[in-house]
Amino acid sequence: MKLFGRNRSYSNEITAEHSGEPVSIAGWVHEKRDLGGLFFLLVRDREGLAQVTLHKREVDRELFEQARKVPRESVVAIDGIIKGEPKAPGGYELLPKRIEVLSVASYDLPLDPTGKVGAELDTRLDARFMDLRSERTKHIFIIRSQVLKAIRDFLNERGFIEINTPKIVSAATEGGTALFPISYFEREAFLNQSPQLYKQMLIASGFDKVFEIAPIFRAEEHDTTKHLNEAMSVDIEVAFVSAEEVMRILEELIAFVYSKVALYPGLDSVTTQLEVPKIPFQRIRYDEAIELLADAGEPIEWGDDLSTSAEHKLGARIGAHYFITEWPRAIKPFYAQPIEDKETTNAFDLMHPRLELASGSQRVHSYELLKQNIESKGLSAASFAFYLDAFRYGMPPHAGWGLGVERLLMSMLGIENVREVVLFPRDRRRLVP
RNA sequence: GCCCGGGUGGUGUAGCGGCCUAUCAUUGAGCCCUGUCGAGGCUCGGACUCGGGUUCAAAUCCCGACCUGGGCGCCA
Repeated sequence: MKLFGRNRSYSNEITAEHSGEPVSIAGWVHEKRDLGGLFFLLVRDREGLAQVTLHKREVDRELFEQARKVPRESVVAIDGIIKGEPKAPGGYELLPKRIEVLSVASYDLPLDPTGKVGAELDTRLDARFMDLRSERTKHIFIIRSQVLKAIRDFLNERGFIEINTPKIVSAATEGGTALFPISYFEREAFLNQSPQLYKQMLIASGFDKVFEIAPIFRAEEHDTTKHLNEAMSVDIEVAFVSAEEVMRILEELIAFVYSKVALYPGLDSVTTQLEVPKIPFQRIRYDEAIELLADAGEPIEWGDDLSTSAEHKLGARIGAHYFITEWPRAIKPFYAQPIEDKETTNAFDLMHPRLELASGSQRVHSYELLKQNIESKGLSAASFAFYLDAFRYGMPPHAGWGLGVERLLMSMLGIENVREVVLFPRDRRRLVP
């Protein structure tokens, strides 16, 4: 096979100025248009489409028939001559010398990559490999890649150290959510719900600014457009700062990511309504939120978490990203720093008008207070010894947050279902592919 | 976990007791066509999730299973 010696060009690298030059392309047969004496083969690669044109009278009968017979979505490598042609899409076409069919596609495609006939999300997820051949889906995942890059660039630029903490953990957990049990040799273990305890332990190490981008696992049987059982979380933890400082990092990061994505050329095929949010984001205290909601006819008892419709009402009222701060102790985890003489904590949630994106807090760094907090939540301090020990030998004050990557993406791109922004989502029902 | 929808050719759909030998689009096969760009025209092929029940008659009504969409709760 000559293939590997070939100098392959992407479809967008070829222009009319190269007219007359030989070129090799490779990709998938996107569409065929048979006009009788004239035949067009549209070949798709990662960067776009190239039109291959065959004049019946001017090419070998064999080559003409080969082009006519190759099934859609087959993989081909084509050698030919570039011809500038104003009538062709992209201003050029390819007059083929040789068509190599590298892989013949079966004709009963599970979905239509040209997008002429729609498909339900479930069908698309079953055939994700093919769904990714469509413009919109492809761009969603390139944007996802760029979002992750932007986050890394941003945090690296600010002196953060990227860490990796274990995803297989023993039972001790911050509580709140259900865990997936797994078999770990002769013991039971669990998939980690978040890197929280480990990233805090790293603060005691002297790595005073850390971040992790990694999966988190939640065994909740929720079955909604906003929840996944395996999600990607961006977590940071910073020493010697307060909640306000990590909130600033968070809003700057969000604005930075939006500004990067806004520049992405393929954005239009996903959304036309991306606007870089203005910072700083509005901060409202939990008790102010409760008051606003009472006015809006959505009474919430002080001390209760906000319901979905309460989140939506507040979001509609504010109409932009905002922080809710100073949450009651009872609904925040043991590591959230209580505010002296109050029933509240220095914890915050970052909200998008449609959904919650992140939550964080000033952390408890006193060993005694932390131990007391763990016990008052009904947990056993003994099983947290590995974590608590890090607070006994010099733990600086610190703060941090966790941000859901999928929620950031869906809210940024105006996508309704979180499964759309995960290649192979894991939810209550879906374990395959 | 609770509540409400839905499963019809490969894909997306219409039909919701007899007029169904099941609609339309797209895909596929074949034919016509030398500038298509959601090409066009003609011909053909291809489907009622499964099991039980009601009825003279079931894609259509009822029950169960499986799959699935949405809302709420929980949760991030």
